[in-house]
Amino acid sequence: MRSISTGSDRSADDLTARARIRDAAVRRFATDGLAAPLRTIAADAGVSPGLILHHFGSRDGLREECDQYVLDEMFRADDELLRDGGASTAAAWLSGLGQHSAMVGYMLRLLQHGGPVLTAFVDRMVAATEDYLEAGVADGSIRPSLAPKARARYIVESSLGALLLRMPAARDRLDLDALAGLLQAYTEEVAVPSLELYTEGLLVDRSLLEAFAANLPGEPPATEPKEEG
Amino acid sequence: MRSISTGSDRSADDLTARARIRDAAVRRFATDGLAAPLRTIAADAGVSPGLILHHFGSRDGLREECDQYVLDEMFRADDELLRDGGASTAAAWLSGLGQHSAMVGYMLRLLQHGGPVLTAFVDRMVAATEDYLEAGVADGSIRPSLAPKARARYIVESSLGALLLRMPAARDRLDLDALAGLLQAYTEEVAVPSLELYTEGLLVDRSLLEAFAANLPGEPPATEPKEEG
DNA sequence: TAGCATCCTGAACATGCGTTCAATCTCGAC
DNA sequence: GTCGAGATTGAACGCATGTTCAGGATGCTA
Repeated sequence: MRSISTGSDRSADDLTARARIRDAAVRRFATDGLAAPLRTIAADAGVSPGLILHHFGSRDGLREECDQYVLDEMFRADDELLRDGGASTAAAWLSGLGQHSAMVGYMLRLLQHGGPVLTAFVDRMVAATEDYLEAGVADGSIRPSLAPKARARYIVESSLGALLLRMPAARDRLDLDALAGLLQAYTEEVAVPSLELYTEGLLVDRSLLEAFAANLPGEPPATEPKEEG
Repeated sequence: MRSISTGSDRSADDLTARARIRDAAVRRFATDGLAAPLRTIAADAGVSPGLILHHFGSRDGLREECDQYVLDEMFRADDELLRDGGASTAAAWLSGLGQHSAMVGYMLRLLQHGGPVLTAFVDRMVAATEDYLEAGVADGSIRPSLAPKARARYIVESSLGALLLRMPAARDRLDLDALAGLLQAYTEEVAVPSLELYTEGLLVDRSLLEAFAANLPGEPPATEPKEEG
């Protein structure tokens, strides 16, 4: 029984202490960073520090539970991402989760902290974007690429990285109530330059691209984009 | 007497203890992260922990000195960046500083740590890139933009952010000896997809861009942003 | 040589952390 | 009602950290 999708029926007493600790941890890790003390989380959840260890074994155990929980929720929203397209809408997708600001903030913390969990998340987004781009190429809405996999990865890492770099002042403390507005403002600011870049490009001359493309090893791209002259 | 540009005559005894501490701190902060203990730095520099406080007042004092020192060196290399162009060569520029791997690593740590120092650095790179793009537009090598400032910022933040996101496993410990190779490999991997994107774009149809561009406030581009209703 | 400012040491202190643990509470099973 | 297992507490421990401090070493000036 893990229906979290509603998110409104959590009166903080209906939840088990274990779930209350998990929720408080996600929120506190998001606001104060992944190094937030267990005592603070315990106070937020209204329990003693010892209870956290009783339920999760250790600090790392709590962190792993939070990682798993947040990533599960994020992957659930991943399907919607696929419909929108992974390119410049990565931030928009995050922004759409206004009611899950704590988990979005936690995800941002994960983004700047790095580690295997983040790598898995990025890889999954890359794979989804690659599928999306491949479908776009098939129906003619997206230009074919010499290196579809590398392109998908570059687009995802650019989008996520640019977003991450926009949270510099938010390092010490991240205001979750203001997060949705910040992301909204960011997507609006970035919409035109990113779409411009994705539509018109930047360089007039093709020589630089062709010079580098000549060095490519002769690997056939993806499924069957058999492009010849 | 602050000639550091050579960087080869540092036999660790020619330097004052203060400079030795600063160098050890930059290196240790780069490898172990900005939370590295003072005792470790003291051991690296071959001094006692108390001496660090004697010279720098506090841990924050040492951090500020390292920030200033590294940024000064980075800005000195900024001129060369201007000749190469700020677009996709941000990583290449970092990679070129192979002999300054400690400062590059420190810069990466700053990138993931955020804060006012990083904001100033990014702003400066944005301004330099904007100038570069403007010159390119003038001589016809770069396509004009509806929002030159926003485009410059987006390009810089995308490039730096994508680079930052590629150091996930290097979070716990950053191998400075392998850093130059990693950056080199990264630029090679990213060259084709980024040049492809910058040359050909991604989207076939212009309608999405035009829809968003229509919402732009009627401000004339660049030189004379005298926006009125 | 004497004096003195500066460099430098290393032990000690205060703090905050994750964690342990013995004791207490809660509550359903019998 | 009794019992017992799990939930929960809060004090205490051990450790690592930044910082302080009293004193020793060093080297320049007179």
